[in-house]
Amino acid sequence: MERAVRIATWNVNSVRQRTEHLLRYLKEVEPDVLCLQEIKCLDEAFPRLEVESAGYNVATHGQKTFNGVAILSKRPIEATRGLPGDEHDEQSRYIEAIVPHGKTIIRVASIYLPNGNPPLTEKYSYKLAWMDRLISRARELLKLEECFVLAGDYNVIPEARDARDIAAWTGDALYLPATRAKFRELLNLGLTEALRATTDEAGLYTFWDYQAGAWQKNNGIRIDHLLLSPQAADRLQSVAIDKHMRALEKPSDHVPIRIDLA
DNA sequence: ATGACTTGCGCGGCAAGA
Repeated sequence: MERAVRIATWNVNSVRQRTEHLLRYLKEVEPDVLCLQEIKCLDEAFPRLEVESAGYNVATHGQKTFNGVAILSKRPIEATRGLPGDEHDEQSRYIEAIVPHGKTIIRVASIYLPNGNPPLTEKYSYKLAWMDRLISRARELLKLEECFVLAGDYNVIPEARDARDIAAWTGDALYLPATRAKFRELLNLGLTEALRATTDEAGLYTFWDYQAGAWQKNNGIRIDHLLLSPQAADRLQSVAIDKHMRALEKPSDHVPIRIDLA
């Protein structure tokens, strides 16, 4: 029997600012696959040598200044960049990789779904359109009947229990009814949200704002998610939020969340 | 309390984030 596969996702908020934290995380947690978001640099500026020295293969889909996603993997991977459905979209928010596992494969996507604020602007319509494209991609992948994981920063607070102070988010693009309806539409295709498959607990967060002492007050939200195909959900063993990463010096405002699959 | 912080870019303060 193969050892469990550990798949993690983390919005690093600039990989160059967070390289030491990243290397520490790889050593501590030893994920087989780590999806990164907001690397905020071009491919050539990614700290590739440091990450490769830690024993990982690297596939990036970078962008100058903003956005940018990556997939790190112990095993060699085959990556494709960009979310299908809009050839004019210039924002680097999606990368997908095929990861070998024994005689089979696991497909993993690193997702940085648009924030969408302020609502009633083209930023919000871009968010909803991007979610429609993600739904289309998920529909295509489901036809393959494979084990796959869509992991990343969804910028969606699924339910009231996923925020310490939900009243503060009622008019926000992360929690508007239309946003949550699109997220449910994705789940309703037959995907399983990993954390909610294991617990109903409130107060589990993956993001705490830098401002107003949000971390000290535990004023957080849960917006980083791993969505599993039926074949992946069958293999789900455990979910963990690596909350300790928020307590380090110069942290990202997000923490990693990870799963183990049999 | 019209606040509060961190990033990139690039060298002065603005845009973006959530």
